[in-house]
Amino acid sequence: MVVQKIHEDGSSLGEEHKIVDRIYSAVMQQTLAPMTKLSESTICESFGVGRMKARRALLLLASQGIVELRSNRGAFVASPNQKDADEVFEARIHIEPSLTAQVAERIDAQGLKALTEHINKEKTAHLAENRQEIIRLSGEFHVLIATVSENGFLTRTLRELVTRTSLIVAMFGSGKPSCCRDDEHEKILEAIEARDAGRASDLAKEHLEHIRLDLDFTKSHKTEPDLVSLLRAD
Amino acid sequence: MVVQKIHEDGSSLGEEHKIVDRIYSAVMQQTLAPMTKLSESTICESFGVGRMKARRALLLLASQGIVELRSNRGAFVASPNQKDADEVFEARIHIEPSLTAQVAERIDAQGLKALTEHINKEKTAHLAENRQEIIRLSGEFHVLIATVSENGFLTRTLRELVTRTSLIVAMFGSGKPSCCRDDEHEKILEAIEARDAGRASDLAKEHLEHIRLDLDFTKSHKTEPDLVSLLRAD
DNA sequence: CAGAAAAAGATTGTTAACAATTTATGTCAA
DNA sequence: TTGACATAAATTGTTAACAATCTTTTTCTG
Repeated sequence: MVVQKIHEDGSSLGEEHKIVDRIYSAVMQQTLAPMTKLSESTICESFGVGRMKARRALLLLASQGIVELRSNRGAFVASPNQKDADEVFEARIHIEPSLTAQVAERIDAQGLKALTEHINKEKTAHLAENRQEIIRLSGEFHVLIATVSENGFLTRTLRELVTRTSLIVAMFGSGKPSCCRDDEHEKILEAIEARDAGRASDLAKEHLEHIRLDLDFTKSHKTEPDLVSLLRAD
Repeated sequence: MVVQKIHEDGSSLGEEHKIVDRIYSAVMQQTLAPMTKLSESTICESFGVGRMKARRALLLLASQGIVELRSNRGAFVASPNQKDADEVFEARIHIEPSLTAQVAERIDAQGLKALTEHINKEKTAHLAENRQEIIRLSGEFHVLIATVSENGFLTRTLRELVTRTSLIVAMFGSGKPSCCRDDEHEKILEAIEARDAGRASDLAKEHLEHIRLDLDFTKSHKTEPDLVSLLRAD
């Protein structure tokens, strides 16, 4: 009897997406700093894949602005400048308040449960003072809003924006943990629970502006390239 | 004497982007229909590149939802379904009215000139009854709004949304040319010229809703659905 | 003739070797 | 010691060959 490997969906790109997601997560929880070099051999060894798949993963990451490819030099974690930061926050302020309002209007019990559980996780992480987890969950809250809206395109867009925001905070964050005040997330959830679209929208916008105000573009860039061993597969 | 090829910027991906842009344009002016197969050899011959670059271009197109990759079967121009269409229009209605309002507030003389010239091109194409040009320019107007806002991220996002919209219209368009009424574009431009952000936003939203209403999801897909491949057990 | 099975052909996926370029190392002179 | 220069090593870019899978054609059987 021959056991045949089945692709549940006809689409290719199985392992590449795992690599991309892993690097996404690492950037989101700031274990991968801007400008860190991601050599092909590193990816190959870390994930146990051939060079081809490593290159495809890096190309995908580059197409999403998470990684920068330089000719004959390799791939580096992106290091956004102030203009990049302005664009990202401008885009988020165009999208997220409106999206949050829509979620407040249309969310169902299942979506509310998902958001509530997420907020609880954030609280737990805060109590445990688990910084990486706090940062990761804080970003993922915004992606979860899009997920709950059941719009695949916006979910993907927001994942990209949030990841880039993580890089921006790594570059220009003022250090104060105020950017992670989860009570703002909680208040947004309360507005959604109350089906108050206007308030949810306003709170979302204010929240983004608070994050934006915590940035400091005056001082020179933080550049401390870290090791990539954290990426190593389970 | 040796002439050395210089890369003006350090980023790789020179020719791949040309291929991607060409296919983008072809989809936008509906020269490339949904479900059309894009074999590697076709790309190689059409653009005079090696298989590697063809594959990279197809991967980039797939990461943007313009092309669908199927394992061992190749790349096909995407064929959005109704859910995809809903997501795209939902996203556009979240983004474009807000973006158009911002443009109305902040546009400068140079931006106004660009928009005005574009509208003139649209009028010329209409008088010449050049259908492909009409369709292409009609879509590009929306991208131009983002370009004028000088937000690279949103420009890229809108280019993707507009291209997908073109595929959606190819699949579900009711055939009537009302979707191409450029007078709506002209009215949006007038609102922008008048610095009337509220009206510009409303007109942009109405315009998108008009396009949306011209779709007909009841009849079967225009492009003959390949039932054989749909029934194939995976 | 219809349908299924088998063979041939074409296309995609992967690997490995090679070429081109960059980066690191070593040598030598001032 | 420092700096320039040459060499060696390492990394990326490309090509070609091979393997695996799918598609088409042919052949065979009922």
